[in-house]
Amino acid sequence: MAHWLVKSEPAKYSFEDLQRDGRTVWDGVRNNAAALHLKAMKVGDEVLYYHSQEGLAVVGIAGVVKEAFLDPSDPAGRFVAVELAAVKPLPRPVTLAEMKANPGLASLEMIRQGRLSVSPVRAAEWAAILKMGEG
DNA sequence: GCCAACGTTGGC
DNA sequence: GCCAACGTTGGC
Repeated sequence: MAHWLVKSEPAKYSFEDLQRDGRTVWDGVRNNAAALHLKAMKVGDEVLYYHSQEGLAVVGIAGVVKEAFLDPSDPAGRFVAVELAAVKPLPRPVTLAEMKANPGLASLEMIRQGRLSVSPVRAAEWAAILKMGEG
């Protein structure tokens, strides 16, 4: 099972919104690198949910419930979407500053390439972030 | 609000 | 096919 991180501006769609909705279509990705990661997602993969612009922290865990399909919001039919479901909030948000300060996360893809909206997370990185998010 | 990073577009 | 110009994202 693979692990991922997705970014969302909470003003547009927050983790609380995902919890309320239960699941959602993760569409609107218009970046080839991010789209490749979407295509690689499998049902059951787990996803860190990061709030960009406001919050700047990983706030919860989501799960992949539907694998890549053509993004209905892309008229050109070039990009794909998946469906994500809320799993649980982290007991404590893990901020970007904390992640940057952790040497074990130096190679985290979302730190190395800040603009990437969907990125892979290695098993050790996943474990480290969850540990930081314990109460 | 500014700026860095990076992807995309378009002229040649 | 190269590369400058431009647009977007996202942290600060």
